[in-house]
Amino acid sequence: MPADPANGRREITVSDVAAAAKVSKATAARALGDYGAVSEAVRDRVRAAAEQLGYHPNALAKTMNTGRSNSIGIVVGDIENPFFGQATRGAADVAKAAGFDLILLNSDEEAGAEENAISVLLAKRVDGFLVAPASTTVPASLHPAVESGRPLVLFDRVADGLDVDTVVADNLAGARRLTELLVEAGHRRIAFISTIGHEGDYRLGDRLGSSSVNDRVTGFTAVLGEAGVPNPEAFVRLNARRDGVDAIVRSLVDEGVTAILASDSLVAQAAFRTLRDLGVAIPRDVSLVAFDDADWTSLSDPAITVMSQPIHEIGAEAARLLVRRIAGDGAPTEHLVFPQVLIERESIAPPPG
Amino acid sequence: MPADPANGRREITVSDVAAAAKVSKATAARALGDYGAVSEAVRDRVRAAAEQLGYHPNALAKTMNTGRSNSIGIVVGDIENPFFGQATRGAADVAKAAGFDLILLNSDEEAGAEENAISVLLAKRVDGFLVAPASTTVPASLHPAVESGRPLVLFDRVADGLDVDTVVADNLAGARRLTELLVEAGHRRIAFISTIGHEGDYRLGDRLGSSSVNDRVTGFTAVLGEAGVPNPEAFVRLNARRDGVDAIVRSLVDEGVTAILASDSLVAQAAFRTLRDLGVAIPRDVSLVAFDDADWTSLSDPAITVMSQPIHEIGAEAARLLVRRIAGDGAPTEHLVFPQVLIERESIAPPPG
DNA sequence: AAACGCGTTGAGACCGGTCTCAATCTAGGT
DNA sequence: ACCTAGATTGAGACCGGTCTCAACGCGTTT
Repeated sequence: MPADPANGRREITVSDVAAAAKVSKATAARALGDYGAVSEAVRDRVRAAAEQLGYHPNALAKTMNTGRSNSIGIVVGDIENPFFGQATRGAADVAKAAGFDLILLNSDEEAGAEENAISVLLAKRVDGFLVAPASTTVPASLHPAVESGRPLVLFDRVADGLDVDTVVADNLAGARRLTELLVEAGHRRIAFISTIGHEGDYRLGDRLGSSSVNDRVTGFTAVLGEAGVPNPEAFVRLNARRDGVDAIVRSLVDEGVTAILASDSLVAQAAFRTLRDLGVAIPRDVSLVAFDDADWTSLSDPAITVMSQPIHEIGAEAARLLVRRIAGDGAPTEHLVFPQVLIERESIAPPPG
Repeated sequence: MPADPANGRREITVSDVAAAAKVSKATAARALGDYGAVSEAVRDRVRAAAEQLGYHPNALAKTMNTGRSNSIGIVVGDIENPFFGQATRGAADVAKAAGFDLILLNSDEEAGAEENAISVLLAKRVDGFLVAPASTTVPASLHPAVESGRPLVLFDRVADGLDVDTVVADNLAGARRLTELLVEAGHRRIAFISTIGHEGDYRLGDRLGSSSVNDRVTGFTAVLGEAGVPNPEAFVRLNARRDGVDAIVRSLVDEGVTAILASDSLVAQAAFRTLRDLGVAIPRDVSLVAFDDADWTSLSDPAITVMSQPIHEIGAEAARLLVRRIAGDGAPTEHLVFPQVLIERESIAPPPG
């Protein structure tokens, strides 16, 4: 006896209800599924029987012949990361309102896991995909998704060579503004730190795995260059996950860097701790700015100046777009870019000396 | 043509592969599904055909006759809340390792939404449920889940009158310890703040909607009572969501309260901000302690003394238990209680004056 | 050489719904 | 009273897998 959750009981099916209501299976299904034409009397009788038997429709069987599962798959780097928590919530609310549920998978920013996630979602026949792609430059793991013909919307980062909708923040402008602030305060030796992985030293023009970080680095080096700082690329420190933010910050301090731009709030947090442990005062000795208005940034001493992103809205808008595509909107691919907003606090000061 | 994602292409099925490999559908299914007996030659031939055609198994069809969906439903209050983010991640990792995926639903701590979520999960035929119940005292929304016969594991809170596994932290002991610390520092006028809803003033013995908060309040009032503080229940402030933490803290300060115990890190955060805005110094004027080692609590000035819970582990253990139940473990119901650990920082001082 | 056993294979039922199509019923038109 | 359009209803195919069961091929036993 399949479809049996290990315990004795069998699930009640349309046939059971039909028998109880003394109508055909087809009629019962119509009454229950609210489609086709059924007389009011019969419909009530069937509904009553269903209620009485404790009938719960099997959405899977429905999916089998409608081809729609009413679920969308969402692949995030790590749901524990507040950024993804917020984006997921935004997406979940929109999805729910449109009658969809979320199947959540973590990629740990790793292509293999991402491909795996896509494959699982494909097998579960989700109606669409919401993905924060692990790699902008090598989006091979996403191919099965686009080939499936089911809509895919990327959020937080774009992917090269994929004609799909994207929803991101304006990281280039945000990075420029943040760097300008530092430069205007008089800084010349400013470092950019990100956990993104990269082979060898960063050189101008290198494409990074995350389009967001890529844009941030681009904005950062551009402003530095315009300010006449030679070799701005030398101040870009990647691979912070592998090398450790702590170690990077320590060497930065040794090298006499006077300001740090953290690519995300987690990096900023680690940097903040290290500077504090080192007895380096923010902003007197070193200025610190970051992306994302994480809660701690307004509570710490000093409070951190940040570039805030409408994270919740990015997730929600991505879901809105996806839902529209699922509904059959064949409009040209969209690339939404949300503005970031600067929140000035107390972590910037002129360089010491 | 059903099962078609709106675009032209039809999905490749076992039958297609069978035809291409010139074997029966049954044999192809065996080769692909890795069950039954198939000669090596045929298996390779079928696999090659599948590969060539781009066959992707339909997990739903499989679920239909095995009765197992390999997905588990998780219902949290709000995935945006770091607590649930962490617990969900813990659960996701365990689930993934066991071959399950997560269907995520937010309940917003509201019974109606919770019931709805359960119903969706029931329809999707999840193999089991992971729920942080919105209400301890009125767990009616969970009944359909237990009646379905599919295993249900509660985490973070228990539910009255439900014989199901639960995984929670030792909130009673944690609250006692935190309160003792305050009492030992000399405080007598200590307030407890929680967002939990409650009709009218709190009276000793009242059951609160969340078992966690209930235990915390119980521990809190008990220690206060043992310290000889009259009417400890008068210091319990609930409904902070409705009334606003800010307003509550202001009136508390007016009333001359010298210490605050925040039931969670979100409340603590709001209280911290209000005290700062009021110019009330922590801990000189008012001491502040809270549950959960949220990241900001170690970064703020002063850093907050907290009672830390193994959140990640709570989620993971709940998932482990659930997976075991799904596998058919019929052992008696388990009620796991994780110890909380105190992290002493700088937010406690003797009361002023 | 007949009988037996085991590994393979194919045919077709089944899971629980949806949907097509034909049969039946009803009411309105003349 | 007779015909017909429209509303209801039932029978059965179908979605894409799994699984039972019978049939088949072939080496080994006696």
